[in-house]
Amino acid sequence: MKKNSNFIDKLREIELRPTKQRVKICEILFNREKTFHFTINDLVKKISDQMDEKISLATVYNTVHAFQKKNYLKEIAINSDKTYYDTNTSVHHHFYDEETHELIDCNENDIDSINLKKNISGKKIKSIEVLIKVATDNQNQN
Amino acid sequence: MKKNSNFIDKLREIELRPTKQRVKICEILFNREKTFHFTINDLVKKISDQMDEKISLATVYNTVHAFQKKNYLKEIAINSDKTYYDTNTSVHHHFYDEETHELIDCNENDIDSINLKKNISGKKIKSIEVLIKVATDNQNQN
DNA sequence: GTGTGTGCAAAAGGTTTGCAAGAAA
DNA sequence: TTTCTTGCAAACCTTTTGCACACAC
Repeated sequence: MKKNSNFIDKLREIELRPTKQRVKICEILFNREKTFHFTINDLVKKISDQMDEKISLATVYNTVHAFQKKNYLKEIAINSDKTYYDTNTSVHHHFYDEETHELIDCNENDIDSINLKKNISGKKIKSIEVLIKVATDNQNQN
Repeated sequence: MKKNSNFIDKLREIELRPTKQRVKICEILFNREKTFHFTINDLVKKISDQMDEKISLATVYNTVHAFQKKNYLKEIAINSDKTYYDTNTSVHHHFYDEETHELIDCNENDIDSINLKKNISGKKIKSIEVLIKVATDNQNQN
């Protein structure tokens, strides 16, 4: 469990002013054992659960985008109407439950590293993401 | 090059009434050599390029969703504000150019098959998708 | 004080919905 | 004639934007 002062230091480190709102959002995102997969809406709900005053929606978006730019959060590729973020910024892959819309980390030992033999000329690889969609065993695929 | 009558048959096969609009959309989507990666907006533009009368936006959405349900189109997982579709419904992977927002098929010989050692209990794997994000060689990653 | 960050409300952009009119079976 | 499909406009939802005020340094 990190203390708030750690988040203040961390925010200074990544050159973001440690405002009350940003520190609170850090607490919610990073004061946890497991990594956190979330949408903006999830985060807003957590904030209103844990806080008396609320944080403006625009500020939540601003903060998440700022954290993403500083590599403090990672956006995950899913075909969903909402954007999903992950507090784990390292290279790793995901299961996506199509029924519960839940994301689950794929243990790096459970998948062989992706071996790409040919790249597109003149382009540099920015990331390789694997998404494993799952659903209940006895369900039809659409 | 398929003829329209083929599309009429194909639509009947997948239990969709071969309406004028659906046949036209089939022509645009499937009368091509390479597979087609597109957003609804791309498709609407192609339609207005090739047609005098237009097809209502709601109908385009309806048709694309119907085709997707019948496994005649596939949705691709990307973190974009728009939904991307692919006329190639087989298992294959993609490059995504972050600058041009273009999708390119990854040749199946250019990537080793994904070997998943452990699945989530009680769940069935519906699909495994790999997305390789690329950008110009000398660009910063954000 | 200067430059950043926040909050609000409005707007934007993609997608969905309800319903009446039209076409296919 | 019954059922499915289309088209339109309104609604919806997520995300972005502009601007005044407040806060961090």
